[in-house]
Formats: sequence, structure tokens, C-alpha cells
Amino acid sequence: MLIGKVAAITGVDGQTIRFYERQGLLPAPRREPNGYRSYDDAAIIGRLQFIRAAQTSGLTLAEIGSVLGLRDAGEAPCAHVSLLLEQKLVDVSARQRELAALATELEQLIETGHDLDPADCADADICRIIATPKTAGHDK
Amino acid sequence: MLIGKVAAITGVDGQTIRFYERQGLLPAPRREPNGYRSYDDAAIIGRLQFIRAAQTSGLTLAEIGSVLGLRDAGEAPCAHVSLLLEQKLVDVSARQRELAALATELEQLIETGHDLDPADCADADICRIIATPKTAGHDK
DNA sequence: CTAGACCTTGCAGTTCGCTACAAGGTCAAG
DNA sequence: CTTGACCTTGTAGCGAACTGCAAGGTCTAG
Repeated sequence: MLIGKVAAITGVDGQTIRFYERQGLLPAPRREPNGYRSYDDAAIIGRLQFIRAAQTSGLTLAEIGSVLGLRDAGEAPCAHVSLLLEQKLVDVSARQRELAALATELEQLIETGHDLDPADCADADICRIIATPKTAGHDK
Repeated sequence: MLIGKVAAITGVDGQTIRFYERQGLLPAPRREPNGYRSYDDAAIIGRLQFIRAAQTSGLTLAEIGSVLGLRDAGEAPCAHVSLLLEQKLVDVSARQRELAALATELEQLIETGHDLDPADCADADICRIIATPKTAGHDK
């Protein structure tokens, strides 16, 4: 099976497959006499599907590589995966809090924008909506 | 006032100030006879503070540049800013939904991990936690 | 014979906002 | 005179995950 077929089956672009190979996520495949990559078992498909599934879970390629590396070393990566997932959840939660704060900030700014008269915007302030001195400031 | 002083006052690194200048966010300042950038009024400070405030609101440098450009053109950027902020809120909300879905997914996977026996992980599966065959048919 | 569909390698570019050099000029203090 | 702090320019790199291009080899159909 040539790379194009694998690409067609998995939906992963051929160039991306080669990229994964360079990144160490995929083993170097056999070659046809003409040098073409030859994938002949289902392992490559499963592996690519795993990579996609892991990406969907927010794992980076490096993290996925570490899982695959463990697996290739014959070890069950379960514990490692659990750790990664838990850490990822912590990261995601943190990001969620950041975004929530940002959303609140944006809502306030938008409201400020509704309340402000454009005529109030002095040149020196650049923009009253964003640069409203709410804690301290430089009033002009 | 030399660039180092501006950097010290605003907390924006001198290299970053030059970077902003190259990006068109800051006007080219006067030069001392020796070629040093010479900032002598408060406008540069206000402008840098505005950039920082706008960044805190999640605007990109390009977006901030568009606001500053309007201002420099003598127009009140209020309407433009309101639009940017509303679009940004839409983006943030979308991202929040994505993250919420991801968090749910991660929680499920973590639970799966608790329920699974490492011994069940066959080599071909790479990782049962992530690539659970039951849910493997999920489209992307 | 030729078109075109596939494959190969390697390297550059994308986005974003810096950050880090390198190699040099300027200036005040000791 | 030397040291050290400041400034100048230009360029390259980071991280993430690709994407695109150039320039070529290979195979099949008509």
C-alpha cells in the first residue's frame, strides 16, 4: 500500500504522514524497489487513527510521540497516558478560567462602548473604550 | 527620553518597542544627533499602555494596529473597536465551547483510564484509554 | 510518445509576539 | 584609557503542526 492509499483511507495527508515519520511518530516503512514507501498492514492505519484521536484529546504530537514510544518499547503506556490526560485537564481548566475572565472583560468593554459617546474620545486617549482608567490613571 | 527610559517606565522591553515600531504600531521617533531614538512627550507612554491594555483584551497586534491607524488618521476608532471587541467575544465564546467539550472528553477518558486494567491493553491498540474500540467510530 | 497521476527528497514559509544574538557606535565615570 | 552601560542595525530563532514548492523519478493508459 502506497502512501497515497494510506492518506485516502485515513484522511491524513501524505505530506503529513511523511512529517509524522520525520517526527518519529511513525516507523520508517519498507520501500518498494523504486523507493516508494510501502505500508502493508493495518498497523499504520491504526497508528494514524490513534494519533488523530489523541490530538482530538488535546495532546501535542510530542506527547503522542511519548505514548507511542512507550508502546514501541513494549510497555503499557496506561499510567503515562493517565498522567498526560490529567495534566491536560488541568491545563484546559486553567485556560477555561482565563477565557472566562477575558469574556467578562470583553463584555464589560462592549458595554462601555455602548455607553460612551464617540465625541468623548480625545485624541490622546486613543480609545476610551479600551483605555478607560478603571483602577488608576492618567486622566486627561 | 531614550528608549531605555521608556522601557523602564512602561515595562515594555526596548527591543519590543523597536519591534512595535517596525510593525507600524509606533511612529518613528525623532533621533538624537548620535542616532538614538528620542521620545520626549507622554504620547509614547500612553500609546504603549494602550497597546498593553488592548492585548489584555485579547486583541492581536494587527488589530491594535488598525485601531491606532484609525486614530492616527484622525478618526474616532470607537465603532471599529466595538466591532473588534464583539468579534473577539464571539471567538472567545467559540473557544470556550471547544474547551468545554474537550474538558468533558478528557474527564471521560480519565474515568476510562481508572476503569481499565493495563493488562487489557493489547499492543495493536496502542492505548485503550484513548483509542477505546467502542467509541472509535467517532467522526472528526 | 506523451500526458498525468503518483511518488521521492529537502527546504522554505505560515502565524504570533516576541527574544536573542552579532557586531558595532556613543558616552560618562574612574 | 578602559570599562561598562547604553544605543544602533539586521538577522535568526522559538514553538506547533503543518503546508507548499521545486525538481526530479516512476508507472500506466491511450
